[in-house]
Parts: sequence; structure tokens; C-alpha cells
Amino acid sequence: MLRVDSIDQLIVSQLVADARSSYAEIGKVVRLSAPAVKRRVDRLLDRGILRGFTAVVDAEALGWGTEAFVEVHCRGNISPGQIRQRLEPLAEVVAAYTVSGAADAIVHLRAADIHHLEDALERLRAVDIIDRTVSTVVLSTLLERSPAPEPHDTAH
Amino acid sequence: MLRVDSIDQLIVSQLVADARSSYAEIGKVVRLSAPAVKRRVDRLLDRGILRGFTAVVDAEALGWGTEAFVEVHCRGNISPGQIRQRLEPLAEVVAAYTVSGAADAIVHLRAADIHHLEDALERLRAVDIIDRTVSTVVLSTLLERSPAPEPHDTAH
DNA sequence: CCTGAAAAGTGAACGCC
DNA sequence: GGCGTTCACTTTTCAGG
Repeated sequence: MLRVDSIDQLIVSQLVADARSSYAEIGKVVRLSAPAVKRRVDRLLDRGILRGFTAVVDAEALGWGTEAFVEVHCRGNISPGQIRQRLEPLAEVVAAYTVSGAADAIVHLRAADIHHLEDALERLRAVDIIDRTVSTVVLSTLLERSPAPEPHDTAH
Repeated sequence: MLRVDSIDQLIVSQLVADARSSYAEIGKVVRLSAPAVKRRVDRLLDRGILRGFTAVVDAEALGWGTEAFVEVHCRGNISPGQIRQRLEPLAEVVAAYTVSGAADAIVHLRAADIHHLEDALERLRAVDIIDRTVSTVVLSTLLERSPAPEPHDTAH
């Protein structure tokens, strides 16, 4: 796996800021011709560093006004794959992670309103491998952003 | 504020799946001409339903291999704005929410490795308004996706 | 990196419920 | 009038040289 140089990082930043900007526009920032930028973007996609391009939607405007984080505690020893398989069919699950600590997983839920959230929680708790859940309702979003292209080393 | 009809929903889905697909390509799916699609996309952007377009980056490939969720407990009565203001300068904070329950906020952190995470947590705990934190390290990502364009009503 | 043909973006004019 | 379509024009893409 080859290096991602500083120009690649700048290209990624540009695309994170606006996935629809043209290669020429990116080229102006990184001082490269449009075809050169395209070749680098294609390579970043090939290598999986860029996974794709997506639209950022206002969940609230689309009617998903309520969200919650749910600690999930499972019965016995369950594999991550088993949890994933049971969570995937629930449309309200927007993210899920296995975690260290007391809980087995953290599930990020999105619902239309509190009633819909309650309904989603009920269906989540009905999953056979799930023992109990602890939910935390989100009151407001303070911040949401992509990580910088390179973690700047602060420790040295 | 006017309705988002089923064609708008389909357009949003298409753009979430691939933000770089052409208007003509989207038009083929929704059975509309390219200019008609562009007009709808512009309107969705104007209304804030579409907030923009971004690249999906593989955080791991870029060296952000470790993440954690941190419950933040503040001293006294702190406004969301004050919390936001203190979290914004920390590059490792990718998301933050005020929440109901015991904690005041949940912070989603991304770091290069455990050492970097420890360092970021130290700087987070050093924030003057923060009393104490409870962190949960992510072991694996099970699922990460956008909500569907329309919350299908399950309750009625 | 440059060049040129093909494709996409974009605004205007026009027609249809 | 809102919304879609076609047309004309510009910009961008993208495959060789």
C-alpha cells in the first residue's frame, strides 16, 4: 500500500468539502492539471481511501427529527456478525458499533418523532440476542464533521 | 414550505448513493429530463433538504484507526453553545450531541491510535466546563448508513 | 501535460395541465 | 403559474499523443 502524499490529502479535503467540484477546480487548488487530478482521484478510489461520494441530507427536513444512542447488552457470547445481521433490517439504525466496556454495542437510531423512536426501540429490544438496552435521546446536534485527511501528531 | 414528493425522494436517494452521478443519469431513473432534475436538485439545495455533497473517506486508511464515544458531564448549567464552542477546536471531535439523561453531551472522537486517543481525551478533560468523562472505545463498526428519504410510518 | 471529440452542465424559450 | 421539455451554448470529462 503506497503513501498518500500531501497533494492527495488536499484533493481529499476538497472532495469532502464539495464532492461535485470539477477536477479543474481541484487542480487550481493543488496546482495540477485536471487530468492529473482525475488520475489521483481514480487511484484513491481504487485503493479504497475514497469510498465514494454522497449527498448530505438534512435528516430533520426529511422527517427524521429524533435520534438516540442505545447501549445494547446481549445474552451470552455473540459474534459481531450476528449482531450486524439482526440490526441491518431495522431502517431506524443509522450506525452501530461493537464497543469495549459494559455494553456489547452502541446503536445510533433515527426516527420521525418520539413515538416512532419508541416503536423502533421496541423492535430493537425484541431482537432475540438482545438482553437489555439503555437509551439516550439526543436533544441537539452540536457538531458533525469529517475527520481531517491526516491525524496531526500531537504527541512528541 | 412545500412538500418533498416521491420524485424528490428518489433523486435524494440517487444522490446519497452517488453524489457524482449526472443529472441525465438520475433523470433516467426518475423518468425526467436532465434540466428538470437539475431544477429539483437546486430547489432541494435552496430549501436546505440537501445540505451539500461530500466524499466518503476510509478513516482507517487515512490513519484514523481508533474511535470512541465519550459521555461528557459538565459543571453547573452550561448552554449547548458554550459546549459547542469548546469542542470545535479539538480536531479529534467528529460529532457531538447534547443528550437527555445523566450526561450532558455525547462526543464522538476519532484518533490515529490508542495513544492519540488518550491524548485527545486528556485535552477534552482539560476543557474548563467539563467535570468528568466516561469513554467507550469502539472495537468495530457494524453498520453506517444514511436514513431513508422518508420515514415509513409503522405506527397506525 | 496537451489536444480534441464526446458528454454533462446550464440558461432560455416554449408548451401543457 | 408551476413544472417539464427541447434547444443552444459553455464547460468538463477523458482517451490518446
